[in-house]
Amino acid sequence: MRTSQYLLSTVKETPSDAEIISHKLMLRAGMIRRLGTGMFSYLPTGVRVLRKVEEIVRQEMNKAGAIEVLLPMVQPAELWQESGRWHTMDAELLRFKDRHQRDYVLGPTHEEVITDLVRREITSYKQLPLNLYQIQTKFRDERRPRFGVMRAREFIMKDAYSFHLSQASLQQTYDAMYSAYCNIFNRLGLDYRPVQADSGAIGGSVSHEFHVLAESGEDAIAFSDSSDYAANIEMAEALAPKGDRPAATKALCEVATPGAGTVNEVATLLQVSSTNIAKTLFVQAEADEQGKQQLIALIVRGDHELNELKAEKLNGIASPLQFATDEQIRALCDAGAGSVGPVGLTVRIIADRSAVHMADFVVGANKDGYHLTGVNWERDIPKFEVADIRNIIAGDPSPCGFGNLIIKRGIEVGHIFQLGEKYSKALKAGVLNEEGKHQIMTMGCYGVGVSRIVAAAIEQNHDENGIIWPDAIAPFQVALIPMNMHKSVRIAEVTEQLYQQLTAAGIEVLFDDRRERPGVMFADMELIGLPHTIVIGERNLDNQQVEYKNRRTGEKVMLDIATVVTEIQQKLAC
RNA sequence: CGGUGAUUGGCGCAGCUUGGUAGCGCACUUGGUUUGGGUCCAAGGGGUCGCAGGUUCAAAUCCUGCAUCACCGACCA
Repeated sequence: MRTSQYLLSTVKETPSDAEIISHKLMLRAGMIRRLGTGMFSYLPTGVRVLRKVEEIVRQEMNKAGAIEVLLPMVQPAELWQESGRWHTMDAELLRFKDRHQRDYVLGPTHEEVITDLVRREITSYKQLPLNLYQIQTKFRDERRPRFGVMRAREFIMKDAYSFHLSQASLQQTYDAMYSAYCNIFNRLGLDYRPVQADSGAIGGSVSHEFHVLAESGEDAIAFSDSSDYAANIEMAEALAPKGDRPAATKALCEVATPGAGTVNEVATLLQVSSTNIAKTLFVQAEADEQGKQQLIALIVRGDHELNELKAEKLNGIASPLQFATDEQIRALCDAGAGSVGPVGLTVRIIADRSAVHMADFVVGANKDGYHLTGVNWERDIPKFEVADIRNIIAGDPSPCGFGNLIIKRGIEVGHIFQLGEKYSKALKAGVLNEEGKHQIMTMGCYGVGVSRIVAAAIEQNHDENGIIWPDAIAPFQVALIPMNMHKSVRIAEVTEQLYQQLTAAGIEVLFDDRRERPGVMFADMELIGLPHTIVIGERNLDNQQVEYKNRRTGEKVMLDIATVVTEIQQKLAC
């Protein structure tokens, strides 16, 4: 490609609405332009990268035995009503009507459509297992789109769905997808980790996420410092502290704590550590037969945070988790949220494992402006349950039993689930088994955020001059930069000849044939991040040489013109 | 969804407080100059100041409403 015939679209100034580095660089490098909130047009350079990522994903999926299909993005409401998600997915689902006033959704994911397709096409166990995938645009009406294509409303995703007769067969495909994903992220040249995950709104049981490690990541991941344990913080179990709870030594005592509501304020005022204060949070219980909702008190240590996912999975707690309103809290405790505690409460109390290990601790007194000190379990709070309801913190012992946890940030670029029968049951997708009996299929699903990978790759590969693409996904592999081509016939001839030779060898070359000064060309090629640059200058031509420069290492070497093609081929191969 | 802020040539911004015929840098066009790291000079083109209404002799500027966009928040009592 010649720059004179290409749409380069680089800009010097960063548009003001970009927050993170990948968004800024994608705008500056002329990869994307914003159309509306969370919606982007891809310019030629952006498309080239996108297609490369897609192609790697496609190859690895095919290699793992998945088969490509293409499903509609616009989907009839009936399917979503059938699965139940017309109601449960709620705000993220973009709905609209056609000219006949029929309801439709813009596909945020395709479990419904694929299950519908498979229930019509597959009738016998002999056709299983089956793993179908597509690479396609999704639309999710995100609560808060941000970070450019990282969390866009419209985005490109590879989604695969597998169908099985047995758990063993599902596990086999799940394992195959797990290693296919590892292959994909290895080939992309990314620093990533598979981690245990919660299956969230999609449903199902076993699940792993694949995270690209980056400071700007929206997820926190817990790693063991001495094993390969890794889990999303949502998921990581907080173990009970070792040993017995210390004995009570102090009497219950009410103290005035005017103006102190938060844990930190109370800790400062009473000169105690936040680890010796218990926080009380109220959430809604599941409605009883009469449809009435009570509150449940959750107790965590002052320095810990409630883990909503863990809490909402407990029996009796409304899911999704809903916090009590200020009015409800006042009605129950006769105090504001900053002064509430478990002593004397009549509602169900669920305490975190670490919280029940405290003795002589501090809680709100259920009286505005007062706290209780010297509080002890059983003596002062006779009835309570124990559960793991907090987020782990750095330094906690690893649930695997080896070492302690460290926390890193990650960008979720892949997620695999064992769905079970959630969708196949709802849509009655079954086959005849070996005994000739109807049997519901069990399913897995496997997603890769294709457009998010592009942003994640930039987060991990850039410097002050711009993007540094891994070879596998660079929009072009080689930049050809001639010095004063428009003045020197010799330069023009050599560059033209190199361009022809490299292109003929199947190498993707961006030949900068603009009438620009060298600085402009260097800056543009570095900004868009081409991994290999060849500079053709008058002074080296006398020795039949050109200069090679590596974008990542900055390494510069002279190459004989005759060997340029083979040298570049060697660099691309390794 | 709640809070905060923004909206002025393609992009980044000033002008608004104190109303009086819209400006700067980048980009673009033309001519010249320069040519191994975003040259320099000159001359140009391009804006109903987000939309609608109001106040006024007069509105980018003041008032009201709406729209769009961004950031923060949506357990941490």
